[in-house]
Amino acid sequence: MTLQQLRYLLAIADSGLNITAASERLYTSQPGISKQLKLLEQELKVQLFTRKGKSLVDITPAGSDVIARARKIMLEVQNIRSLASDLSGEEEGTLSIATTHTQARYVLPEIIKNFRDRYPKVNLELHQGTSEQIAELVTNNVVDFAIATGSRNLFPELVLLPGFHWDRIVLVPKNHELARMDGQLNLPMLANYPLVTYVFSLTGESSFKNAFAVQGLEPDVVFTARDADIIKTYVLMGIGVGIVAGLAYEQGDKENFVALSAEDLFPRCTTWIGFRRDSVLRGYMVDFISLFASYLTPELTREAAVLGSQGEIDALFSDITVPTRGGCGQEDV
Amino acid sequence: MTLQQLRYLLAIADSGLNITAASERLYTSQPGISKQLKLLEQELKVQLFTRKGKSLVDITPAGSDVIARARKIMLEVQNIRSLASDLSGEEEGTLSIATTHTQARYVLPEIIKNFRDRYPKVNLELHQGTSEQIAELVTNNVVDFAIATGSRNLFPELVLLPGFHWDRIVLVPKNHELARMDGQLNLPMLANYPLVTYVFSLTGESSFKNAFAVQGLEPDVVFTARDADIIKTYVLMGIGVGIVAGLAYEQGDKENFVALSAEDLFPRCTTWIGFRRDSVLRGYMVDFISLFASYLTPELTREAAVLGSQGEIDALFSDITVPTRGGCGQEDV
DNA sequence: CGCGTTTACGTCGTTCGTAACGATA
DNA sequence: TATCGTTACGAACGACGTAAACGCG
Repeated sequence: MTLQQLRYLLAIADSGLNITAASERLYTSQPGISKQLKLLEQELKVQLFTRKGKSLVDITPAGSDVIARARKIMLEVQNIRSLASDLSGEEEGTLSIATTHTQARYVLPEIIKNFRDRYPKVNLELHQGTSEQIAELVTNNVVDFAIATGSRNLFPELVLLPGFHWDRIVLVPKNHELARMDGQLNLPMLANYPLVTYVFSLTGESSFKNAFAVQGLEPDVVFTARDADIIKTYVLMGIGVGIVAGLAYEQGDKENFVALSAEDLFPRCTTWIGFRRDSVLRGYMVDFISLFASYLTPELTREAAVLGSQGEIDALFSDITVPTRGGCGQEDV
Repeated sequence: MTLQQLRYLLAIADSGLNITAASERLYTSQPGISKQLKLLEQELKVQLFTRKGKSLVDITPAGSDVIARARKIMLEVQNIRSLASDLSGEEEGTLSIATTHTQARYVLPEIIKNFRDRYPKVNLELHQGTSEQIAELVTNNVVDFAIATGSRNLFPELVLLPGFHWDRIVLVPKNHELARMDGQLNLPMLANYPLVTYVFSLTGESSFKNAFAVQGLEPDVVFTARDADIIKTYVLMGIGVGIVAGLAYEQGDKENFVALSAEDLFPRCTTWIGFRRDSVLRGYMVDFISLFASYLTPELTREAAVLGSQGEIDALFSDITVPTRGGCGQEDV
């Protein structure tokens, strides 16, 4: 058994049991992989794949077990490489982040700019997707960090650190009647207007609709989109009243919109950053986290990383004030 | 990085940082190990050991981290080998057990006889030691099973399955006055005699002395030994009254001793069998467990093995009757 | 001077890539 | 016939073992 053989094995499994594809992914020859797989099966005296003719058509039970353990092994190999590279003072490597549109568009740009200045040799990868896609990327170990909001239950085996809180805002065109409104906005008023807001994720749905439901209201959602830019576009067209993350309100929006605080109408949201509990955090990774939320010092992050359960981590943060970002755009850049 | 290199690394660490010793342990040449270590350090760009001249004198922090992860890797490699060998129907391998004297002497012989009949090609290793030594053997992964009594807290990361309960007995020579006693034995009576019993382990001490302490008594322990045979010898010499495991009472003892039940005097003990949660159980291993305690069927064992915490395992056994062995020697062979 | 490690070197085995072949749809 | 996997073969690399040199106590 060789690390190579396990690497090849995983590549085959991750390439849809196509050995040629695996060879291309690994920049090596196809017969080499074929042969190593055969050698591995020979040594273990177990068929790892079922064959139809010469093609691999399925993974045997033994195969899936071996593959699962091979993954664990390769993860530890990666960890050894990471920590060694870190301890030898190298400031290069890859930082892979999976995140949602809002974070990628309104939060991360400045953070990433600072990070690149500090670590010019670190290769940055940014994957944008839904919560479910992020969960998949992070469990498959293709990204180092997940940055998302809500739906913590999608990420059971991650260490989740709260980054900051934020509230929703209500966006209307300047000539809208709500723009001239005096006094406090409330949910019954909002329920009278057609609304434009985010696509409900499987888990996030509750917090928005529930806010109306507890007051016996049914919101009239006429349009949903994945990102605030599209919502703004349609709000500007007069389709409806926009409800977006306060983070999404930018300087230039003042010309077209009036933003009304909705922090009393909907529960406050938390953007957190998560990473696999069993992975080594390189120096630049904890630094990234502190750039992401300055109160998350390297010490605090490493302290949380060694804790066993999310419960303990939450307890660690229970007596720490998590900052709030955004709002009606006054303080957010 | 190679599995070989990691294997060599662990051998060095386990040989007191003596490369020559490591080479002998692995039946290979010493320069080979030297070279691979150098290559590994070169690839990781980290010193894994501190050197004094040419000798290795200590493990660097980086080294201990790498070693820890290498152990995890080699463990998974072993697991892959085990399950593959098992699935390919091989009934050979090694079964390594660490246990105490009482189990090794009075319980295991018959079990092992049956096991050897069933699996003649499996190599059996039996390590005898104190609870602390057993704990060390099992955490260092040199044995597959630990079979012991009490002191469960010494084995936090093991899956512990209750095998059977047993009680202590009081052993006196035939001509002793207690042998002619009518009625029930009690602790105040025992406290009047010099006692001979087991060496108190760090954790087991409480259950024996506490039984006296709660009645405000102080036992007069004149002699302690690791095994019942020695206790019997001294009891026969008239040194004192013996208190041993019921398991230790054999047919031949009837000629010399009178055994009095002590099951109402001391708390009942449980002998359990434990194995590392993260290790693969080969077919012959679960069969051994069912030989050890017939009610521990392969299904039950495998069910317990996948549970996350000892609490869940204990819950699994809460509604199962664990058998009792020994007693005053009537039913024990 | 013994013990342990490193260096040097020759041999052997293994891996890898190219090319040709085979099977399957 | 196109796609994918296996076989065959030669070249290159790497691992291993022996022998000798080096450093340290």
